Parts: sequence; C-alpha cells; structure tokens
Amino acid sequence: MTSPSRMTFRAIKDEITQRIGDRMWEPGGLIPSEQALAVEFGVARGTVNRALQELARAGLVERKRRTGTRVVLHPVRGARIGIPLVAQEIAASGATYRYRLLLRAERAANARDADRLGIEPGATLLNVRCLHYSDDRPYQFEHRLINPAIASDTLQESFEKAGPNEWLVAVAPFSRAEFTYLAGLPSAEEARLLEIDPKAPVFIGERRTWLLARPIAAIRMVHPHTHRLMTTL
Amino acid sequence: MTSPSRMTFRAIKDEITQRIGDRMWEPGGLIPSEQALAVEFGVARGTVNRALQELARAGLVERKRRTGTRVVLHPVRGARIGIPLVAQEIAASGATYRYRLLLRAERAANARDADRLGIEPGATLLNVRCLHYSDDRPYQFEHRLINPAIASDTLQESFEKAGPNEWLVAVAPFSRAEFTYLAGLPSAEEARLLEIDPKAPVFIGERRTWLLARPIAAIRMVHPHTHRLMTTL
DNA sequence: TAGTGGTCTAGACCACTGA
DNA sequence: CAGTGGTCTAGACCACTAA
Repeated sequence: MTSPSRMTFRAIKDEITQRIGDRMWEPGGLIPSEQALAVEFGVARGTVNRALQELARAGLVERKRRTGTRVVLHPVRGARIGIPLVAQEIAASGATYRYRLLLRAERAANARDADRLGIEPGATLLNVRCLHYSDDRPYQFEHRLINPAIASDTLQESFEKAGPNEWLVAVAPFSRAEFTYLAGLPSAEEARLLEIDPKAPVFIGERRTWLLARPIAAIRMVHPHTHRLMTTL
Repeated sequence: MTSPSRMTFRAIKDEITQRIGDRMWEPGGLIPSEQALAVEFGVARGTVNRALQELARAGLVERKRRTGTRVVLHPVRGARIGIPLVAQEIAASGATYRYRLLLRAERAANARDADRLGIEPGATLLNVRCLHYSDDRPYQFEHRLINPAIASDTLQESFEKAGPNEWLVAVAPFSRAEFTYLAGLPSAEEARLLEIDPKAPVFIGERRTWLLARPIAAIRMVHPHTHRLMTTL
C-alpha cells in the first residue's frame, strides 16, 4: 500500500505481518530480501532491516545471512509473565501482607550452593529464609542465596523489616534472569511453615539472576498448591 | 574502555549495564544524553540509541523525550514464556515423540463445559483426549474442548495421526490467550495414563484461546512432576 | 564468489515536553 | 523555546554461507 507520507518501520512490520497472516508468503518460505522490500516500500534498507529484526525477535520469521528471511513454520508465541514483588502482589489482591524473617546467615558456600548460585565454593554467601503471609495465611516460603559481592553493604542489611527482594531490586538490578516453575512435594520444614499437609503438592518457582556475568541471587519460592501463576497473551 | 576497534552497540549496552550495576548511575537518576554518550564512546548517536532502546525494552532504563534516560527504580520486569508445540518441544530435547489419541467425541456442552469454553450450554463441542510421549515415557496428558464453529471442517478432522494442536494452530490462529499454571494431584485416570503414583504431584497448565471474541479451545495439560517450565529474561 | 543480513555513520527532521 | 529521544536516509563495510 503506497503511503501518503513515508512508511515507518512499524507500518512495514504490520504490512509484513499481514502478508504472512494472509499466506501471501508461505510458512517455511522465503520472503523478499531487505533490498527488494526497501525498493517496494520506497524506504531505506535500514528501515526494512529494523522491521524484520523486530519480527525475528518476536518469533515470526527467522533470518540467516546469505540464505535470507524465512517465515517461521510454527510460530511459537510467547506470553509475558510478570515478576511482581510479593508484597505488591498480595496488596494488589486486596489482602493484608505480612512478612516474617526466619533466618539470616552468612556462611561459606558449599558445593551445592556454589552450583546453585554460580560462585566459587568457599566464598561467602548470604542465606535468607522468610515467609510471606496473605491475610495471615502463609503465602510463600522463600529461600534465597545472595552473592554479597554485588554490593558493599550487603552484609550490613538485616532484612528484619522488609523482604530481601525489595532491597535487592533497589540495590542490584539484573540484566539476565532464569525462571523455572515446577510442581513438587514440600520438605518437612516447608510443610510446617506453610501449614499444609506434607503430602500436599506445592507450586515451586525458582529464579536466578545475574548482572552480566556476575551472579546476584538464587531464589526458591514455595507456594501451597492453591497458588496460580496466570498470564495473558 | 577505549576500544581497539570501534565499539558495537552490544559493547555499549554492556558498558551501560555495568555502570548501572556499579551504581555509577543511581537508580532513579538520569544518565547522560545519547549525544554525550556518543561522544564519550566515539560512536554515532544511532549506535547509542540502539543500545539504550534495547535496555529500555529490557526494563533497565526508562526513556522520555526532553527528560532523558533514567535508571529504573524498581526493575519489576516480565519474562517471556514460550508456548511450544509439544511435538517440537520433545523433538528439540532430542527425544522421540509419540502421540496417542484416547478420545475424540462430539457432544452437547453441559454447564461446566460451557463455562470452561465460553459457549452456550447445549451447543456442540469437540472433546479430545490424548497422550504425548517422550521416548515412550508419558510426557503430557491433554484434555481439550474445541469449539467446532471456528472452522467448517472441524468435525471431519480425526486427530488420528497428529495432535489437535498442530491442526489448530494451522487452522485457527488465536488473537487472545489466557494461561494458568498450578500444582495439583492427578485424577485416578490421569495417574494411570501418566503411569505415576496417584499421590504424586502433577504440574498442570491450562490454556484458553480466542479469536477476537470467539472462543476457540480450552485445554488442560497435565505433566508428571518432573516437568519444568523454564524461561529466560 | 556473490548475495544476504548485521551493523555503523553522519546527517537530518520530527515530536514531545520542561523551563 | 531548547534539548531530549524517535526515526529515517544513503551509503558503506563486514561476516557469513550456499553455490
């Protein structure tokens, strides 16, 4: 569609998306080169490049040098999962939030810690355990290993009043994170703390964060099986 | 950090990330303008722009015209969860995929179906149950309610060879989806089919999809507790 | 070797918004 | 009004890879 003004990279993105949806370009097939599209749309190649790069990031096309740009066969779509702070999440649900610190200990990393957190065995780490309550019902048990090297005042922080997450996100932004969700059985301690049957399933989330190559924290979050992780596309 | 060759936008991204992590630029504070950074790094403004746009998309900074670029205070971010086709997911792991159709039935929607799928009670729906195997171990039990109104040939499709997902994504793209993940206990049937202990926890995913306002399908996917939902930011 | 995408440049104009 | 980011341009060089 020839444009009144010049086309923006967004318009080009939409037009290409449209054509893929209309099967003008077949799934698995090649689409014209950046050069050709630039001529067709009457824009610079850089503009087409930006549109196609975003479509590639969104998973709609795959690009390879020399080969060209291919419509992805089975568009694997992604949904965004929020990573709220527990306190905010509970407050947003209208319930009352309460926090209880169970443990705050510095210790030398053993082999398992080192593996989980990605630091050298023997290095000092900060071990924090706490419980988050929603309206006085246990909502989440949190076990967190923190790499104290990320900030100079880590070992001064007490975590008495607020959970480590609030402090951590303020002190140590992360550039990379890895999430895992699974179902499991609680340990005896977890069952007791969450006030659930030791045979009842629990919903477990694990998160590891880095700033570039430096590990920040490894977190295990255990919820009663009534917990739901929901998201929308 | 003067560079041997010219800096790439990736190097600039990392350098800026580093500085934010090192508190050289405070959370909530402004960082230098694109112009200034371009001069400092000895690159064109466009290169700095690209680096900063990616950091903004990643949630590390916020940008506003005239105001400048600000380090985000509480980097509460979202992670993308992929929605792979089971067959591909298994194949990608290097295992052999096998599919078994358990049930394919048309029936009138009862009240519960109607609620789950979002159609009128009494309307015809297609009920499909199947099992997905990874290297002959049960990987996922799938129970799916399909709204036949979405495509003219729905009721002709047998699902003998391939799972309903492969067929559905080809026939009926969705514009909206809702996901829920939780931990639970399997029903007697699910435990038998997945070949697990009825007391063992299972990981359950539920998905509902729509094309605009029209419901397409409601799916329940049950995995043994060894399953992990993983994602990266 | 030739054609593709990946990236950078130097410059330009625009849109937005705080002073 | 002035300074910021948002975007486009025309051109260039490079890296990769199929032929």
